[in-house]
Parts: sequence; structure tokens; C-alpha cells
Amino acid sequence: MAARNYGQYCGVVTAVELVGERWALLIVRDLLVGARRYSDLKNGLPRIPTNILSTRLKELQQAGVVRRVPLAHGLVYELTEFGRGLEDVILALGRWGFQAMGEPDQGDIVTPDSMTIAFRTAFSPDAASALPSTVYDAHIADFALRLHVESADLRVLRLGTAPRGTAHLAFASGPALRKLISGEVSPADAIEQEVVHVLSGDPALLGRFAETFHLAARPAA
Amino acid sequence: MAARNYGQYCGVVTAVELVGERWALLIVRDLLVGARRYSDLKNGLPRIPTNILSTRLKELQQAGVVRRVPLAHGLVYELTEFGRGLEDVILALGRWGFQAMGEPDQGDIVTPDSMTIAFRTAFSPDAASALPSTVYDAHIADFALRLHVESADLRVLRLGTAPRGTAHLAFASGPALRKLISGEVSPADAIEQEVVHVLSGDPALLGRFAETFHLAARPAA
DNA sequence: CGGGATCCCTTAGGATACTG
DNA sequence: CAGTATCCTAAGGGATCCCG
Repeated sequence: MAARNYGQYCGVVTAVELVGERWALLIVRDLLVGARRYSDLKNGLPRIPTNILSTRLKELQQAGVVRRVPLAHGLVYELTEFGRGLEDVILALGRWGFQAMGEPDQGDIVTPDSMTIAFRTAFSPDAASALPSTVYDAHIADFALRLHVESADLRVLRLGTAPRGTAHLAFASGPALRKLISGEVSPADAIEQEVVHVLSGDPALLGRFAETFHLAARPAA
Repeated sequence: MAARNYGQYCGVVTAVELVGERWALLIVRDLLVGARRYSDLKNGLPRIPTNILSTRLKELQQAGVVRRVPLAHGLVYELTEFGRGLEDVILALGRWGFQAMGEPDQGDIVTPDSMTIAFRTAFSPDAASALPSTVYDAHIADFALRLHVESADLRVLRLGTAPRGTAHLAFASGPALRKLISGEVSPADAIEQEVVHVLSGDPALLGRFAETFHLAARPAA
């Protein structure tokens, strides 16, 4: 990578040199959710060739962004403190990119990690702190996430086969959930148009959800 | 670019697909400072091959990030409102990358636009709003920037051959200015070690500058 | 002279297969 | 599970040339 310098003494350039290669920021995105093994990353990024994954992981370690941690059996990759500093970058990218998301392309997938980050980008601490604490279960594709909203804080957990009785609102949705978050459909319409299926809890809580998780649509060009 | 999809329905992925190609974010960085002609961009990014510049500009227009504006004579490229939304991304990248900047490599350059963004990344509105309004002239390489700090606002202007008498503090520096901003050298030491040469004004104002423009150094890996 | 287009070469990225 | 090895294609890099 040394030969692929941009030749400028500038923070933006330095950042792009460290994490601007193809796939690098998506690896960081997933690691931001938690430590992951090689195969987790591979599954979360199904289109990444394994040689690229392996190359990127080495480069990111070299850059001090990622650390390789041996475990009881197997090993995981995790962000260093320096790497965790990329959270602002990823969230800013996610917020900006959200506006440009149209309909999903044929074959587009959604992963637990990408949805976790998506909820974090859409989370509005200001709105949330004015609302009561709420727990949501979001069933998206073949997985579910539990969102704990407590004043200005959000925690997102992957929901395994655990009991799912304690959420105030549980719903199932798909990619079209984006339209609820962007405000293209109202909470009531989302239910009526079957963008969202309420599984349990008071459907009216979907309004609170939409207030808590919101990103404006793209301004006209 | 359509064939180079990452295959995920995710805001971060969408963003990376739109502006993640090599050089794209650096073009955006420069356009964030103001509208620029083709040759301005070329000069500000000396290592960019012209075919890449031209390709990227087309892609960015396609993406709705950049607009081509015919002028009295010549034409300029400018960010659309959507493109201006990348400011958060660029500033976050700049802040993060700043920590990883070591000494400049042989041949590294500094441009007016990159320095303008650098000052904006390092600017602390909180610190500034507690300090009196101040105007600084920073002479960096063969150019100079005027920094207007007024409570929590910063404006950065390129200083031409205009009179330079009205700044409270004018100084000349080089890449080592980074060390003042990171706190690796104190304002007093910066002057003593000739990191900064005060051209006019009260040298003590360099302390105020360092409070106003500050980014912490990188945490230990 | 600004604003590109073209050519050729080098290198990174992608697909797949294979191994400690 | 955690990667290499291989082969091929496509993108980037550098120089040059073109056109209004």
C-alpha cells in the first residue's frame, strides 16, 4: 500500500490510506458491532473474496485498527481503541448513504451487523430522551434484534432463541422498514401496507419507534 | 460501477458505493471548500491521473453528489446539497486520520484546500465560544489562510495578495504545525523550536490558537 | 490554456480451488 | 476454521495527444 500513496500530508488522506481500500470500511462496520471470527466476517460480507478478506485484515492490523485475539478455541478479530474511533466515520457514512438507498437490488442482503449499525445511525438521542424507555424486538430476515432504548441511549443485541416476551413491541419487517424510518410511510400506513407486521405489543408503539429512529430523506438534487 | 456492488442493502454500503472509489472523497474534500474548476482539482490533487479525475467527476455527477456549472468563461464543479451532506463524513475522517499522521513523507504536499479542511476538523466550537473573537493569518507553504473565529463559528478564507494587517496574530509554519494542534509541543515551545514563526501580533495569542484548534493524539494501540 | 480523451502497462480485485 | 494459491479481469497510473 505504500506505493499507493496520495502524496498529501492531510488527515483525510491519511484516513483514506488506512481504511479507504475496497471492503475495509465494511469490515470495520461489522467489527464495530463486536469481535468477529474470520468466518463471521466472511458470512457477513458474502461477496468478499477470501483472499481480499485476508489481505484487508492484515492491512488493518498493520494500521493498528484491528487486533487478532486468540481465543479458547479459534481466534477473533476486534477493533483496537484506535479502530473504534472510526465509529463516527461509519455512522456519518451510514446516515449519508441512507438517503440514497432506493429499493433493494436483486440479490441484496441484510445482515444482523449491518442492521445493528443501521439502527444506530437512525437513532435520535434527542427524540428518545423525551420518550419513555422502550424495548423493541425487530425481526428482519432470518434474525432478530432487540433494541433497548433508555433515555438517550441505545443498545442493540442480537436475539437468539431467547424468550421474546419482554419487549414492549415486537414486529417483523423487511427492507421496506427503511420507508418507515425515512417517513415515506407513516406508522399506521406501514402496518396497513404490511411493511411492518406487529407480532406482539401495542401497535401504537410503532409511532414511538418511528420518532426514535428517523433519518430524513434525500434533498432534491 | 454497477458491477462492483457489494450486494448489501445498507446505508454504509450505499455510501461506499457512491463515494468509496479511490480519489473520490479527496475530490469531495476540495469541493467542500468551494466550487472548483477541473484544473483547480488537478492542481490540488497533483498525483491524480487526469483520466481518473475525469471518470470520478462523471461518476459523482451520476450519483448526484457533484454538479457541473457553466460559468462566464470556463466551468466549475460544485457539490449538490446532497454532496454537501458529506461534510460530516469528511470531518470525521479528517479527525480520525489526524491521529495517525506521523512525520510527512518525502514529497508529501499540503494544499490550501486540505489545510482549510484540516483547520475545520481541528476547530473546537466549545473552546472557541469561551474565548474572544480572533482573526489568525496562517502562512503555510506558498499560501496563506485567514481564520475568522467568532464564538462557535469558524470561517476560513484563502488569503490572496490582500493587505494582511488586520489579523490579531499572523504566523508562518509548516507541516509541524500538526504538533501544536495535537499538543505534542506547547505554544511556547512551538515558537522556541521554530515550529511556528510569529509574523505579527502578540505571540501569546498562539496559546489561544492552540486551545481553539486541537485534536488529541492517538491512543496507544 | 482549460478540459478533457487515448494508449499502454502495472497492479489490485474477483472467482474458485485447495491446504495446514 | 482459517486461511493460501492460482488464474483472470478490470481498474488505476503515467504519459501523451487532442480539441474548442
